[in-house]
Amino acid sequence: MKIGYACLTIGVPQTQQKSCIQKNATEAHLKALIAWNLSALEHIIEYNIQNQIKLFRISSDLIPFGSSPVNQVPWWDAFAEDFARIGKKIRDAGMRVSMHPGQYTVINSPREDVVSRAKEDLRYHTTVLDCLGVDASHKIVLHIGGVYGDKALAIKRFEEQYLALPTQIKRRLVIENDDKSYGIAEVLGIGKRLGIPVVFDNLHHAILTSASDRSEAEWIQACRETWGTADGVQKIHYAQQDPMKHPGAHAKTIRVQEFIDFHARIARKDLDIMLEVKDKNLSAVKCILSTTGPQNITRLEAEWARYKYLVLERAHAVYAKIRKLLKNKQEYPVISFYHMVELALENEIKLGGAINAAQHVWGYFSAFATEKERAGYHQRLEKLEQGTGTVRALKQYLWKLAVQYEQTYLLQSYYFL
DNA sequence: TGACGTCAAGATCCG
DNA sequence: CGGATCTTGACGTCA
Repeated sequence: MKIGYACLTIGVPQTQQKSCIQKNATEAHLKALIAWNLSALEHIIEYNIQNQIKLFRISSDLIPFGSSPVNQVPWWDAFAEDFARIGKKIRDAGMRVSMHPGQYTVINSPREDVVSRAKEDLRYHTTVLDCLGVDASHKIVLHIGGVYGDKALAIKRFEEQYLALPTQIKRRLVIENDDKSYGIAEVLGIGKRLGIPVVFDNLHHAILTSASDRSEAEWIQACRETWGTADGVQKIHYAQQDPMKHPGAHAKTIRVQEFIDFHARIARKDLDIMLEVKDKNLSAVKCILSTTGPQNITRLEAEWARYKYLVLERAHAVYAKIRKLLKNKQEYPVISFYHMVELALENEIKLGGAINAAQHVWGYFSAFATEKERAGYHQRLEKLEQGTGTVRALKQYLWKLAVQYEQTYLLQSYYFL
């Protein structure tokens, strides 16, 4: 089972994607952006390898205006070496990558211009994966599209447009249920008729439940039959609801116990799970460590190193509890650990906690900081205490020092995010 | 015509 | 002038 995340990372240096608006999309600028984004992708892939993350969705923004006539750069040719090098790293690591054109790529529209742009977009996504030299198990995920007042007709248009696509595209295409129009029963029907693998999305399904009493596990089992040998193992999307937001909004982080329960309900373990969640790679690491059986506790200690000041500033009691939890080096209390971190992060930052955490972080510099830096730190700390400064300003100052003095322990801390 | 979702670019404000 | 914060862009569908 591979567990992964979508498009971008949190807290990993040199992985930021860049873009531009249409009026600034000159050839030179586009080339520079593409070079930058490929380099960012390579850093993401390397991060994934280091963290044993073997599933990743590549951002559609990799090539700005990749499917638009605005971009005339022959990027597949000009950057062939970069693609090949990155692709080799992906293959050598046994990583599975995918892409997801999103809600604005619609091949069943009655509007011809919309459809032709959608086809261009699919072609673009296909070219990216082809350039990487990855096989047909590296997929492009698509929704069915709109309804236009006549669902049967809209489905018929989807099927016709799909069949007319080049084989090169079809071999990578998979379809997913959405939360507005096409439930899993309908998508599965289309997938079976046309031989398209179906991705089950649990949160979309929870919002748009079909007229059926089948359980999640049963739907997943049913979707499984649509995945052939060349398609690789079945893939699903997993998301949790943000309790504070409208239905369908992705949670900030994957709540570990809820995920474990879901994981236990799935009959088969030979499937891949793409997480859709705000904290991206953080939840991917969490879910991987939580489901791969006992490991050396150093993995948890490394996680704790990243989370600890974040926990400290929000909940000192939880901080103390986690320290105690990780004392016994023979055990691997992964679920308790993440559960406690989640509890802590539900709290607001209070003044005392913010000051306490900042003082801990300052401890990395206090021995050798210059007088000026000392004054800078104390000034921001006092302003925070008096209510005229912000936690953000104080943290930012500490971050600057961490970068300047190359404090790697701090540089990888989630405290600064 | 605006909401929807997503992210960074671009624009503007502030000290 | 730099950094913080607000607005726009790019896409298609639907009310």
